[in-house]
Amino acid sequence: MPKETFFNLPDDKRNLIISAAIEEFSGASYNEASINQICSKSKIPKGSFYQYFEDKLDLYVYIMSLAIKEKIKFFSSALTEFNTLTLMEQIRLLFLKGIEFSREYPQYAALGEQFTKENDEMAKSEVLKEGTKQSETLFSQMINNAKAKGEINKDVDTLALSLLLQSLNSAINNYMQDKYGNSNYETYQEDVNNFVDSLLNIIFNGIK
Amino acid sequence: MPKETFFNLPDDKRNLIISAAIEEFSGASYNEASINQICSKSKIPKGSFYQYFEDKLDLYVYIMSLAIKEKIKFFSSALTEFNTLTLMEQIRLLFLKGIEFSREYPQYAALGEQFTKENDEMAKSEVLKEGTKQSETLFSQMINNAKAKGEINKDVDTLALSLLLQSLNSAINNYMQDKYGNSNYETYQEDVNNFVDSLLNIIFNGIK
DNA sequence: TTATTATATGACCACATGGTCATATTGTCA
DNA sequence: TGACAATATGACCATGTGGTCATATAATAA
Repeated sequence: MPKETFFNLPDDKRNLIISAAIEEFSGASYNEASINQICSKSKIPKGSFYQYFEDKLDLYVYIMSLAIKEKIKFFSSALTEFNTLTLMEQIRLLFLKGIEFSREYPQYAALGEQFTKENDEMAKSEVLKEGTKQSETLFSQMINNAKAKGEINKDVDTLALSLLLQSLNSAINNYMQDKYGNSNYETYQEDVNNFVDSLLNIIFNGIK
Repeated sequence: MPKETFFNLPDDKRNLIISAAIEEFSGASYNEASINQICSKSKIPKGSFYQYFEDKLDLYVYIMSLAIKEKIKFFSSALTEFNTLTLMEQIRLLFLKGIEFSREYPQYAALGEQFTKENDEMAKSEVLKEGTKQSETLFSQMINNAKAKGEINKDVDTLALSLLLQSLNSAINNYMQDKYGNSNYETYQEDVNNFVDSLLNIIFNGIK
Protein backbone atom coordinates (compact mmCIF):
# COMPACT_ATOMS: atom_id res chain seq x y z
CA MET A 1 0.00 0.00 0.00
CA PRO A 2 1.14 3.56 -0.69
CA LYS A 3 2.37 5.50 2.34
CA GLU A 4 0.19 7.88 4.32
CA THR A 5 2.00 10.82 2.77
CA PHE A 6 0.51 9.89 -0.56
CA PHE A 7 -3.03 9.93 0.73
CA ASN A 8 -2.41 13.28 2.47
CA LEU A 9 -1.63 14.82 -0.91
CA PRO A 10 -4.07 17.35 -2.41
CA ASP A 11 -6.52 15.55 -4.70
CA ASP A 12 -5.22 17.18 -7.86
CA LYS A 13 -1.66 16.11 -7.30
CA ARG A 14 -2.61 12.61 -6.21
CA ASN A 15 -4.86 12.10 -9.22
CA LEU A 16 -2.19 13.38 -11.57
CA ILE A 17 0.21 10.75 -10.27
CA ILE A 18 -2.43 8.05 -10.54
CA SER A 19 -3.32 8.87 -14.11
CA ALA A 20 0.34 9.08 -15.12
CA ALA A 21 0.86 5.63 -13.62
CA ILE A 22 -2.22 4.22 -15.35
CA GLU A 23 -0.94 5.57 -18.64
CA GLU A 24 2.48 4.02 -18.14
CA PHE A 25 1.32 0.61 -16.91
CA SER A 26 -1.35 0.24 -19.59
CA GLY A 27 1.19 0.59 -22.38
CA ALA A 28 4.08 -1.43 -21.02
CA SER A 29 4.72 -4.51 -18.94
CA TYR A 30 5.76 -4.25 -15.32
CA ASN A 31 9.45 -4.39 -16.13
CA GLU A 32 9.21 -2.17 -19.18
CA ALA A 33 7.26 0.51 -17.35
CA SER A 34 9.51 3.26 -16.01
CA ILE A 35 9.29 5.12 -12.74
CA ASN A 36 11.31 7.95 -14.27
CA GLN A 37 8.62 8.31 -16.94
CA ILE A 38 5.85 8.33 -14.36
CA CYS A 39 7.72 10.98 -12.38
CA SER A 40 8.25 13.28 -15.33
CA LYS A 41 4.69 12.77 -16.60
CA SER A 42 3.24 13.73 -13.25
CA LYS A 43 5.95 16.34 -12.64
CA ILE A 44 7.12 15.03 -9.31
CA PRO A 45 10.80 14.57 -8.39
CA LYS A 46 12.15 11.09 -8.01
CA GLY A 47 12.65 11.61 -4.31
CA SER A 48 9.00 12.43 -3.80
CA PHE A 49 7.98 9.22 -5.49
CA TYR A 50 9.72 7.21 -2.80
CA GLN A 51 8.10 9.41 -0.18
CA TYR A 52 4.74 8.20 -1.48
CA PHE A 53 5.41 4.58 -2.40
CA GLU A 54 7.50 1.76 -0.97
CA ASP A 55 8.79 0.81 -4.39
CA LYS A 56 7.71 0.16 -7.96
CA LEU A 57 5.73 -2.94 -7.03
CA ASP A 58 3.80 -0.99 -4.41
CA LEU A 59 2.55 1.43 -7.05
CA TYR A 60 1.84 -1.35 -9.55
CA VAL A 61 -0.31 -3.34 -7.15
CA TYR A 62 -2.12 -0.19 -6.06
CA ILE A 63 -2.95 0.85 -9.64
CA MET A 64 -4.10 -2.64 -10.62
CA SER A 65 -6.28 -2.90 -7.53
CA LEU A 66 -7.96 0.37 -8.53
CA ALA A 67 -8.89 -1.19 -11.87
CA ILE A 68 -10.13 -4.37 -10.22
CA LYS A 69 -12.20 -2.41 -7.72
CA GLU A 70 -13.80 -0.37 -10.49
CA LYS A 71 -14.62 -3.45 -12.53
CA ILE A 72 -16.22 -5.23 -9.60
CA LYS A 73 -18.24 -2.13 -8.80
CA PHE A 74 -19.34 -1.91 -12.42
CA PHE A 75 -20.48 -5.52 -12.58
CA SER A 76 -22.05 -5.75 -9.15
CA SER A 77 -25.06 -3.70 -10.18
CA ALA A 78 -25.87 -6.23 -12.89
CA LEU A 79 -25.23 -9.20 -10.63
CA THR A 80 -28.19 -8.49 -8.37
CA GLU A 81 -30.75 -9.26 -11.07
CA PHE A 82 -28.88 -12.40 -12.04
CA ASN A 83 -31.11 -14.93 -10.33
CA THR A 84 -34.17 -13.91 -12.31
CA LEU A 85 -32.44 -14.60 -15.64
CA THR A 86 -31.99 -17.68 -17.78
CA LEU A 87 -28.44 -18.83 -18.54
CA MET A 88 -28.54 -17.33 -22.00
CA GLU A 89 -29.69 -14.00 -20.62
CA GLN A 90 -27.00 -14.19 -17.94
CA ILE A 91 -24.25 -14.80 -20.45
CA ARG A 92 -25.65 -12.13 -22.72
CA LEU A 93 -25.64 -9.65 -19.89
CA LEU A 94 -22.11 -10.57 -18.92
CA PHE A 95 -20.79 -10.16 -22.44
CA LEU A 96 -22.54 -6.85 -22.98
CA LYS A 97 -21.44 -5.53 -19.61
CA GLY A 98 -17.87 -6.48 -20.45
CA ILE A 99 -17.99 -4.56 -23.70
CA GLU A 100 -19.60 -1.62 -21.96
CA PHE A 101 -16.89 -1.59 -19.33
CA SER A 102 -14.16 -1.45 -21.97
CA ARG A 103 -16.01 1.44 -23.58
CA GLU A 104 -16.57 3.38 -20.43
CA TYR A 105 -13.22 2.76 -18.75
CA PRO A 106 -10.80 2.17 -21.61
CA GLN A 107 -7.77 2.90 -19.41
CA TYR A 108 -8.82 0.32 -16.85
CA ALA A 109 -9.63 -2.17 -19.58
CA ALA A 110 -6.18 -1.57 -21.07
CA LEU A 111 -4.62 -2.20 -17.66
CA GLY A 112 -6.45 -5.51 -17.45
CA GLU A 113 -5.37 -6.42 -20.94
CA GLN A 114 -1.77 -5.62 -20.08
CA PHE A 115 -2.02 -7.70 -16.92
CA THR A 116 -3.05 -10.82 -18.82
CA LYS A 117 0.21 -10.44 -20.76
CA GLU A 118 2.38 -9.94 -17.69
CA ASN A 119 5.53 -12.07 -17.52
CA ASP A 120 6.87 -11.04 -14.13
CA GLU A 121 5.80 -13.69 -11.65
CA MET A 122 6.30 -11.54 -8.59
CA ALA A 123 4.19 -8.70 -9.99
CA LYS A 124 1.51 -11.14 -11.09
CA SER A 125 1.21 -12.96 -7.80
CA GLU A 126 1.16 -9.77 -5.75
CA VAL A 127 -1.78 -8.46 -7.78
CA LEU A 128 -3.65 -11.75 -7.61
CA LYS A 129 -3.31 -11.68 -3.83
CA GLU A 130 -5.38 -8.50 -3.84
CA GLY A 131 -8.06 -9.35 -6.35
CA THR A 132 -8.93 -13.01 -6.45
CA LYS A 133 -10.10 -13.99 -9.86
CA GLN A 134 -13.74 -14.79 -9.62
CA SER A 135 -14.69 -14.81 -13.27
CA GLU A 136 -13.60 -18.40 -13.76
CA THR A 137 -15.70 -19.74 -10.93
CA LEU A 138 -18.53 -17.39 -11.84
CA PHE A 139 -19.06 -19.07 -15.18
CA SER A 140 -18.86 -22.54 -13.65
CA GLN A 141 -21.47 -21.64 -11.03
CA MET A 142 -23.79 -20.25 -13.67
CA ILE A 143 -23.52 -23.39 -15.75
CA ASN A 144 -24.12 -25.82 -12.92
CA ASN A 145 -27.02 -23.72 -11.78
CA ALA A 146 -28.59 -23.86 -15.24
CA LYS A 147 -28.06 -27.60 -15.40
CA ALA A 148 -29.89 -28.06 -12.12
CA LYS A 149 -32.80 -26.02 -13.41
CA GLY A 150 -32.86 -28.17 -16.55
CA GLU A 151 -32.09 -25.16 -18.70
CA ILE A 152 -29.28 -26.84 -20.53
CA ASN A 153 -28.30 -30.38 -21.32
CA LYS A 154 -26.62 -32.19 -18.44
CA ASP A 155 -24.21 -33.91 -20.81
CA VAL A 156 -22.54 -30.60 -21.63
CA ASP A 157 -19.05 -30.51 -20.14
CA THR A 158 -19.04 -27.73 -17.54
CA LEU A 159 -15.31 -27.13 -17.70
CA ALA A 160 -15.31 -27.05 -21.49
CA LEU A 161 -18.19 -24.62 -21.67
CA SER A 162 -16.70 -22.43 -18.96
CA LEU A 163 -13.41 -22.24 -20.81
CA LEU A 164 -15.25 -21.48 -24.00
CA LEU A 165 -17.22 -18.64 -22.45
CA GLN A 166 -14.18 -17.16 -20.77
CA SER A 167 -12.02 -17.11 -23.85
CA LEU A 168 -14.91 -15.85 -25.89
CA ASN A 169 -15.53 -13.03 -23.47
CA SER A 170 -12.02 -11.66 -23.75
CA ALA A 171 -11.94 -12.24 -27.50
CA ILE A 172 -15.12 -10.22 -27.90
CA ASN A 173 -13.73 -7.35 -25.91
CA ASN A 174 -10.56 -7.20 -27.95
CA TYR A 175 -12.45 -7.47 -31.19
CA MET A 176 -14.94 -4.78 -30.30
CA GLN A 177 -12.22 -2.49 -29.05
CA ASP A 178 -10.32 -2.89 -32.30
CA LYS A 179 -13.33 -2.40 -34.52
CA TYR A 180 -15.33 0.25 -32.73
CA GLY A 181 -12.64 1.81 -30.60
CA ASN A 182 -13.29 5.36 -31.74
CA SER A 183 -16.47 5.19 -33.79
CA ASN A 184 -19.73 6.88 -32.93
CA TYR A 185 -22.20 5.33 -30.58
CA GLU A 186 -25.28 4.95 -32.81
CA THR A 187 -24.38 2.18 -35.22
CA TYR A 188 -22.14 0.73 -32.56
CA GLN A 189 -24.81 -0.22 -30.07
CA GLU A 190 -26.81 -2.12 -32.67
CA ASP A 191 -23.82 -3.95 -34.12
CA VAL A 192 -22.66 -5.05 -30.71
CA ASN A 193 -26.02 -6.54 -29.89
CA ASN A 194 -26.22 -8.35 -33.19
CA PHE A 195 -22.75 -9.76 -32.86
CA VAL A 196 -23.24 -11.02 -29.33
CA ASP A 197 -26.52 -12.59 -30.35
CA SER A 198 -24.81 -14.35 -33.25
CA LEU A 199 -22.33 -15.90 -30.85
CA LEU A 200 -24.98 -16.91 -28.36
CA ASN A 201 -27.01 -18.42 -31.15
CA ILE A 202 -24.08 -20.62 -32.08
CA ILE A 203 -23.46 -21.75 -28.54
CA PHE A 204 -27.07 -22.44 -27.66
CA ASN A 205 -28.35 -23.91 -30.91
CA GLY A 206 -25.22 -25.35 -32.47
CA ILE A 207 -24.23 -24.74 -36.05
CA LYS A 208 -25.76 -27.76 -37.74
CA MET B 1 18.80 -11.66 -41.72
CA PRO B 2 21.89 -12.83 -39.79
CA LYS B 3 25.23 -12.16 -41.46
CA GLU B 4 27.06 -14.76 -43.51
CA THR B 5 29.56 -15.22 -40.70
CA PHE B 6 26.77 -16.69 -38.59
CA PHE B 7 25.88 -19.32 -41.18
CA ASN B 8 29.56 -20.18 -41.63
CA LEU B 9 29.73 -21.16 -37.96
CA PRO B 10 30.14 -24.82 -37.00
CA ASP B 11 26.72 -26.38 -36.44
CA ASP B 12 27.25 -26.91 -32.72
CA LYS B 13 28.10 -23.32 -32.02
CA ARG B 14 25.33 -21.96 -34.22
CA ASN B 15 22.72 -24.21 -32.63
CA LEU B 16 23.89 -23.25 -29.17
CA ILE B 17 23.30 -19.61 -29.98
CA ILE B 18 19.91 -20.37 -31.48
CA SER B 19 18.72 -22.34 -28.49
CA ALA B 20 19.99 -19.72 -26.07
CA ALA B 21 18.04 -17.09 -28.01
CA ILE B 22 14.90 -19.24 -28.08
CA GLU B 23 15.16 -19.69 -24.34
CA GLU B 24 15.53 -15.95 -23.77
CA PHE B 25 12.81 -14.79 -26.15
CA SER B 26 10.29 -17.37 -24.97
CA GLY B 27 10.46 -16.13 -21.40
CA ALA B 28 10.59 -12.39 -21.92
CA SER B 29 9.22 -9.74 -24.23
CA TYR B 30 11.39 -8.21 -26.94
CA ASN B 31 12.47 -5.33 -24.74
CA GLU B 32 12.90 -7.40 -21.61
CA ALA B 33 15.01 -10.01 -23.38
CA SER B 34 18.72 -9.36 -22.95
CA ILE B 35 21.50 -9.78 -25.47
CA ASN B 36 23.98 -10.01 -22.61
CA GLN B 37 22.05 -13.00 -21.28
CA ILE B 38 21.99 -14.67 -24.68
CA CYS B 39 25.73 -14.11 -25.00
CA SER B 40 26.59 -15.59 -21.64
CA LYS B 41 24.16 -18.49 -22.08
CA SER B 42 25.73 -19.42 -25.41
CA LYS B 43 29.23 -18.47 -24.20
CA ILE B 44 30.04 -16.06 -26.97
CA PRO B 45 31.58 -12.63 -26.38
CA LYS B 46 29.48 -9.57 -27.01
CA GLY B 47 31.65 -8.57 -29.94
CA SER B 48 31.02 -11.87 -31.67
CA PHE B 49 27.28 -11.38 -31.39
CA TYR B 50 27.50 -8.27 -33.53
CA GLN B 51 29.71 -10.16 -35.95
CA TYR B 52 26.80 -12.55 -36.48
CA PHE B 53 23.75 -10.26 -36.27
CA GLU B 54 22.96 -6.73 -37.36
CA ASP B 55 21.29 -5.97 -34.06
CA LYS B 56 18.82 -7.31 -31.52
CA LEU B 57 15.88 -7.04 -33.93
CA ASP B 58 17.74 -9.05 -36.54
CA LEU B 59 18.08 -11.98 -34.14
CA TYR B 60 14.50 -11.64 -32.89
CA VAL B 61 13.00 -11.78 -36.37
CA TYR B 62 15.24 -14.69 -37.29
CA ILE B 63 14.24 -16.73 -34.23
CA MET B 64 10.54 -16.03 -34.69
CA SER B 65 10.71 -16.96 -38.35
CA LEU B 66 12.23 -20.31 -37.36
CA ALA B 67 9.19 -20.98 -35.16
CA ILE B 68 6.79 -19.93 -37.89
CA LYS B 69 8.54 -22.10 -40.45
CA GLU B 70 8.38 -25.11 -38.16
CA LYS B 71 4.70 -24.62 -37.43
CA ILE B 72 3.79 -24.31 -41.09
CA LYS B 73 5.79 -27.44 -41.87
CA PHE B 74 4.04 -29.26 -39.03
CA PHE B 75 0.56 -28.32 -40.21
CA SER B 76 1.11 -28.68 -43.93
CA SER B 77 1.11 -32.47 -43.75
CA ALA B 78 -2.39 -32.43 -42.26
CA LEU B 79 -3.66 -29.82 -44.66
CA THR B 80 -3.39 -32.08 -47.70
CA GLU B 81 -6.16 -34.40 -46.51
CA PHE B 82 -8.35 -31.45 -45.62
CA ASN B 83 -10.69 -31.56 -48.61
CA THR B 84 -11.89 -35.05 -47.82
CA LEU B 85 -13.06 -34.06 -44.34
CA THR B 86 -16.27 -32.58 -42.95
CA LEU B 87 -16.05 -29.25 -41.13
CA MET B 88 -16.24 -30.93 -37.76
CA GLU B 89 -13.43 -33.26 -38.69
CA GLN B 90 -11.41 -30.37 -40.02
CA ILE B 91 -11.78 -28.37 -36.84
CA ARG B 92 -11.07 -31.42 -34.76
CA LEU B 93 -7.90 -32.06 -36.71
CA LEU B 94 -6.82 -28.46 -36.39
CA PHE B 95 -7.36 -28.41 -32.63
CA LEU B 96 -5.58 -31.69 -32.08
CA LYS B 97 -2.70 -30.71 -34.34
CA GLY B 98 -2.34 -27.50 -32.39
CA ILE B 99 -2.11 -29.34 -29.11
CA GLU B 100 0.31 -31.82 -30.63
CA PHE B 101 2.52 -29.01 -31.85
CA SER B 102 2.69 -27.47 -28.39
CA ARG B 103 3.64 -30.84 -27.01
CA GLU B 104 6.25 -31.64 -29.59
CA TYR B 105 7.81 -28.19 -29.89
CA PRO B 106 7.14 -26.55 -26.53
CA GLN B 107 9.87 -23.94 -27.08
CA TYR B 108 8.41 -22.86 -30.38
CA ALA B 109 4.92 -22.81 -28.91
CA ALA B 110 6.21 -20.66 -26.06
CA LEU B 111 7.75 -18.29 -28.59
CA GLY B 112 4.41 -17.97 -30.34
CA GLU B 113 2.66 -17.41 -27.04
CA GLN B 114 5.15 -14.70 -26.15
CA PHE B 115 4.69 -13.08 -29.52
CA THR B 116 0.95 -12.69 -29.03
CA LYS B 117 1.80 -10.68 -25.91
CA GLU B 118 4.38 -8.48 -27.60
CA ASN B 119 4.03 -4.73 -26.99
CA ASP B 120 6.83 -3.42 -29.16
CA GLU B 121 5.28 -2.30 -32.43
CA MET B 122 8.50 -2.37 -34.41
CA ALA B 123 9.33 -5.91 -33.35
CA LYS B 124 5.79 -7.04 -34.06
CA SER B 125 5.54 -5.55 -37.52
CA GLU B 126 8.96 -6.86 -38.57
CA VAL B 127 7.95 -10.40 -37.66
CA LEU B 128 4.57 -10.12 -39.36
CA LYS B 129 6.34 -9.04 -42.55
CA GLU B 130 7.99 -12.45 -42.59
CA GLY B 131 5.14 -14.72 -41.63
CA THR B 132 1.73 -13.54 -42.73
CA LYS B 133 -0.99 -14.76 -40.41
CA GLN B 134 -3.08 -17.25 -42.26
CA SER B 135 -4.99 -18.84 -39.42
CA GLU B 136 -7.69 -16.19 -39.37
CA THR B 137 -8.54 -16.55 -43.05
CA LEU B 138 -8.16 -20.32 -42.83
CA PHE B 139 -11.08 -20.64 -40.45
CA SER B 140 -13.23 -18.31 -42.54
CA GLN B 141 -12.53 -20.31 -45.68
CA MET B 142 -13.39 -23.56 -43.96
CA ILE B 143 -16.68 -22.18 -42.70
CA ASN B 144 -17.81 -20.73 -46.01
CA ASN B 145 -16.83 -23.95 -47.70
CA ALA B 146 -18.96 -25.96 -45.29
CA LYS B 147 -21.88 -23.62 -45.79
CA ALA B 148 -21.72 -24.12 -49.56
CA LYS B 149 -21.74 -27.87 -49.05
CA GLY B 150 -24.77 -27.50 -46.80
CA GLU B 151 -22.85 -28.97 -43.90
CA ILE B 152 -23.80 -26.20 -41.54
CA ASN B 153 -26.62 -23.73 -41.25
CA LYS B 154 -26.25 -20.74 -43.56
CA ASP B 155 -27.61 -18.41 -40.90
CA VAL B 156 -24.52 -18.96 -38.74
CA ASP B 157 -22.42 -15.80 -38.66
CA THR B 158 -19.11 -16.64 -40.33
CA LEU B 159 -17.14 -13.94 -38.56
CA ALA B 160 -18.57 -14.84 -35.18
CA LEU B 161 -17.82 -18.52 -35.60
CA SER B 162 -14.36 -17.81 -36.91
CA LEU B 163 -13.57 -15.64 -33.90
CA LEU B 164 -14.97 -18.30 -31.63
CA LEU B 165 -12.84 -21.04 -33.14
CA GLN B 166 -9.70 -18.93 -33.08
CA SER B 167 -9.99 -17.88 -29.47
CA LEU B 168 -10.95 -21.39 -28.51
CA ASN B 169 -7.94 -22.82 -30.26
CA SER B 170 -5.47 -20.72 -28.32
CA ALA B 171 -7.39 -21.22 -25.09
CA ILE B 172 -7.21 -24.97 -25.51
CA ASN B 173 -3.49 -24.87 -26.08
CA ASN B 174 -2.87 -22.81 -22.98
CA TYR B 175 -5.15 -24.96 -20.91
CA MET B 176 -3.61 -28.20 -22.06
CA GLN B 177 -0.10 -26.87 -21.58
CA ASP B 178 -0.96 -25.83 -18.02
CA LYS B 179 -2.67 -29.08 -17.12
CA TYR B 180 -0.62 -31.70 -18.90
CA GLY B 181 2.63 -29.82 -19.35
CA ASN B 182 4.80 -32.47 -17.74
CA SER B 183 2.53 -35.44 -17.21
CA ASN B 184 2.88 -38.81 -18.85
CA TYR B 185 1.55 -39.51 -22.26
CA GLU B 186 -0.90 -42.35 -21.59
CA THR B 187 -3.82 -40.73 -19.81
CA TYR B 188 -3.01 -37.51 -21.62
CA GLN B 189 -3.89 -38.65 -25.11
CA GLU B 190 -7.30 -39.90 -24.04
CA ASP B 191 -8.15 -36.81 -22.00
CA VAL B 192 -7.20 -34.50 -24.83
CA ASN B 193 -9.49 -36.31 -27.23
CA ASN B 194 -12.38 -36.27 -24.79
CA PHE B 195 -11.95 -32.60 -24.04
CA VAL B 196 -11.78 -31.54 -27.66
CA ASP B 197 -14.85 -33.66 -28.43
CA SER B 198 -16.74 -31.99 -25.59
CA LEU B 199 -16.02 -28.61 -27.09
CA LEU B 200 -16.95 -29.68 -30.60
CA ASN B 201 -20.13 -31.19 -29.28
CA ILE B 202 -21.10 -27.83 -27.82
CA ILE B 203 -20.36 -25.95 -30.98
CA PHE B 204 -22.08 -28.33 -33.32
CA ASN B 205 -25.10 -29.36 -31.30
CA GLY B 206 -25.60 -26.40 -28.99
CA ILE B 207 -26.10 -26.73 -25.28
CA LYS B 208 -29.86 -26.78 -25.10
C1' DT C 1 10.47 32.56 19.26
C1' DT C 2 12.15 27.93 19.25
C1' DA C 3 12.03 22.98 18.83
C1' DT C 4 10.06 19.19 16.45
C1' DT C 5 8.03 16.84 12.95
C1' DA C 6 6.38 16.05 8.19
C1' DT C 7 7.57 16.85 3.28
C1' DA C 8 10.08 18.10 -0.77
C1' DT C 9 14.01 17.64 -3.67
C1' DG C 10 17.68 16.38 -6.94
C1' DA C 11 22.38 14.81 -6.95
C1' DC C 12 24.06 10.44 -6.64
C1' DC C 13 24.76 5.16 -6.59
C1' DA C 14 25.48 0.57 -8.55
C1' DC C 15 24.03 -1.90 -12.17
C1' DA C 16 22.26 -3.37 -16.72
C1' DT C 17 21.27 -2.20 -21.33
C1' DG C 18 22.26 -2.15 -26.73
C1' DG C 19 25.94 -1.19 -29.41
C1' DT C 20 31.05 0.11 -31.01
C1' DC C 21 35.79 -0.45 -32.08
C1' DA C 22 40.71 -1.09 -31.88
C1' DT C 23 43.32 -4.91 -31.51
C1' DA C 24 44.49 -9.81 -31.51
C1' DT C 25 44.01 -14.27 -33.63
C1' DT C 26 43.27 -17.43 -37.23
C1' DG C 27 42.77 -19.15 -42.05
C1' DT C 28 44.00 -18.95 -46.82
C1' DC C 29 46.27 -18.23 -50.70
C1' DA C 30 51.11 -17.39 -53.33
C1' DT D 1 57.68 -17.46 -45.71
C1' DG D 2 54.80 -13.25 -46.18
C1' DA D 3 50.50 -10.76 -47.26
C1' DC D 4 45.71 -10.19 -46.96
C1' DA D 5 41.34 -11.11 -45.55
C1' DA D 6 38.02 -13.25 -42.26
C1' DT D 7 36.96 -13.72 -37.29
C1' DA D 8 37.29 -13.36 -32.51
C1' DT D 9 37.37 -10.56 -28.43
C1' DG D 10 36.53 -7.68 -24.38
C1' DA D 11 37.21 -3.03 -22.77
C1' DC D 12 34.53 0.80 -23.41
C1' DC D 13 30.53 4.20 -24.33
C1' DA D 14 26.24 6.68 -23.60
C1' DT D 15 21.99 5.99 -21.72
C1' DG D 16 18.46 4.30 -18.73
C1' DT D 17 17.11 1.75 -14.59
C1' DG D 18 15.27 1.28 -9.52
C1' DG D 19 16.48 3.10 -5.41
C1' DT D 20 18.99 6.15 -1.59
C1' DC D 21 20.08 10.02 1.18
C1' DA D 22 21.66 14.38 2.93
C1' DT D 23 19.79 18.60 2.92
C1' DA D 24 16.26 22.24 2.36
C1' DT D 25 11.71 23.76 3.23
C1' DA D 26 7.21 24.02 5.25
C1' DA D 27 3.91 23.10 9.01
C1' DT D 28 2.85 22.55 13.64
C1' DA D 29 3.12 22.93 18.50
C1' DA D 30 5.15 25.01 22.91
